[in-house]
Amino acid sequence: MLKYVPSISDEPIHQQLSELFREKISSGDWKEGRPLPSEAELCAQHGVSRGTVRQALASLRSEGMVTGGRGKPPVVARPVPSQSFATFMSFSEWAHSLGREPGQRTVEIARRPAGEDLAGKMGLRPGEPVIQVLRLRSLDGKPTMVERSNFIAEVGNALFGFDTDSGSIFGYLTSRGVDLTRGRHVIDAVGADATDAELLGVEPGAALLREHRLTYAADGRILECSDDRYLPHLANFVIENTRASRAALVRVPLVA
Amino acid sequence: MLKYVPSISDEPIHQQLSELFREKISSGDWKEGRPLPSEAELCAQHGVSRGTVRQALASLRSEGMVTGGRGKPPVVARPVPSQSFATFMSFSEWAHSLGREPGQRTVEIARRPAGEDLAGKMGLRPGEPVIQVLRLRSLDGKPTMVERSNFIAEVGNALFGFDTDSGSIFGYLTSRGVDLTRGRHVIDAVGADATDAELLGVEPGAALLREHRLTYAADGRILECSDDRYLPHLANFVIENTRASRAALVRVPLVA
DNA sequence: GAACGGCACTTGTCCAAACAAGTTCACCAA
DNA sequence: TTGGTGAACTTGTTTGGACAAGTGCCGTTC
Repeated sequence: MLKYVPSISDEPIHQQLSELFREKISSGDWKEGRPLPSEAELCAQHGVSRGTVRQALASLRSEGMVTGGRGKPPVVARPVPSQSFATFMSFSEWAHSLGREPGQRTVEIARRPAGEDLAGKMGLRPGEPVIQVLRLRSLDGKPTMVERSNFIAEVGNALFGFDTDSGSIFGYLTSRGVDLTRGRHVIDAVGADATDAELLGVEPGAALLREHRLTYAADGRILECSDDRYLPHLANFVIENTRASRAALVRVPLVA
Repeated sequence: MLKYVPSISDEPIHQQLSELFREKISSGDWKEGRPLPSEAELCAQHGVSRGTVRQALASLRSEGMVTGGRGKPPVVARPVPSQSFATFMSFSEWAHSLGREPGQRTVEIARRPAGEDLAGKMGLRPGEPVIQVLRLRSLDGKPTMVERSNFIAEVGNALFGFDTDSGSIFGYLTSRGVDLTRGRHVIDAVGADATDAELLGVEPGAALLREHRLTYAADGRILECSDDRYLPHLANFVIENTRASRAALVRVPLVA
């Protein structure tokens, strides 16, 4: 009965519905393996046509949260691992979505000319200035990840007016109207260097899980390039894969 | 003009269309960044209604191959990284899809009672037998990955009649009618143990990229549990992420 | 030349209807 | 009791129509 008022939100109905359904599943209101209400019932409950309900369900289906076939009622597949853009891009958002407390200690923030390597990755000319931020991130006070971010000057300059110890850079930039729209994440493993080792409290050379990220604006420009190194016993990445749906994740080889 | 005959296939039209569109993109007929024909044109070309065309496009959209907005014509996004089930589940399939030559050397194949740890992961009673296979996998002759697979007895027994040095276990099992339908992959980092170090030719403790996999049958039973360790400079994992589409990949915390 | 307004076109959203194809279940007959 | 038949219901597919909202372009006006 909640959110049955003609919806203050101006989002399209099918989107509101799919969010509602997602909640019902993750809250356990609709249990895994159990069939969910028939399309006709959902139509009646929300006062919309069948097309709209199907549009909402299609969204869940494409994520694998719901399966079903002709004649058979749709059933909740599994509480699917899937994360929104913000949750996946921002350590703080991620922590909050888990009910954990994110923490950060800024080790360094600096403006430097980009080295050849970095410039190549970010599509800059060598020597163009970038803003580098080095932070130690924690979950519930426990050191978890070393974050090395490089921002292009236009974006990074705004950071000097921001207390990087206070929270999410992603959130701050978004609130300032920076339009981060796409991320490309490369996941591999790396041995801890001296800095990593000291910050995370491990031996130099210890295996760390690295997420190398490029963040793009809507127009395709690269805004950020980061190198996050996780303690592998504190966080890792999970993906599910079925014969029916292609996985967005890809395993790539590195040398020709 | 190909496949314009009323379609011998009994697949639904929207599915045929989305396959056709996928081909047009991967063949370069529709080029990256270029707008594709308007919905009205596509309707006329294929003699179907707009709803059907939109249904076909929605499929590409959900994979990120196509973007677009109100008023704007839909444009071909980047050739999206996405892999079929077989390519992601099988090292051999993966290598072939890249035009590389997969190799394997079987170090050990054995039947053992499952330890408490493994039994828990696979949903077996401790002591139930599992078939363990330890192989060194290579790309174009270069050692790349150490593969430790554990199969439940029912599936694994078939392997004693298979030359595990000859190629893909996944392919062999599929051809025997074993219905692998779902995989759950956990990605983290781990230091090389003595075996890894010797096989891959690195120092013990060197950082390796680990893919821990559970493979499920259609009925939900766990058929296989594997631990694959890659040289991080030879292979890694990539995922893309946009504000519009949720990522199937998830970053998970490990301790409460 | 630059700014503005309006028109044609395109996609997004929503509805209504009809049929096909599969599932479930009650009922009846052997 | 068992087996089969069929009706009722469910989801999948496809069509058609209508309106809203955004883009791009052309021509007018300043």
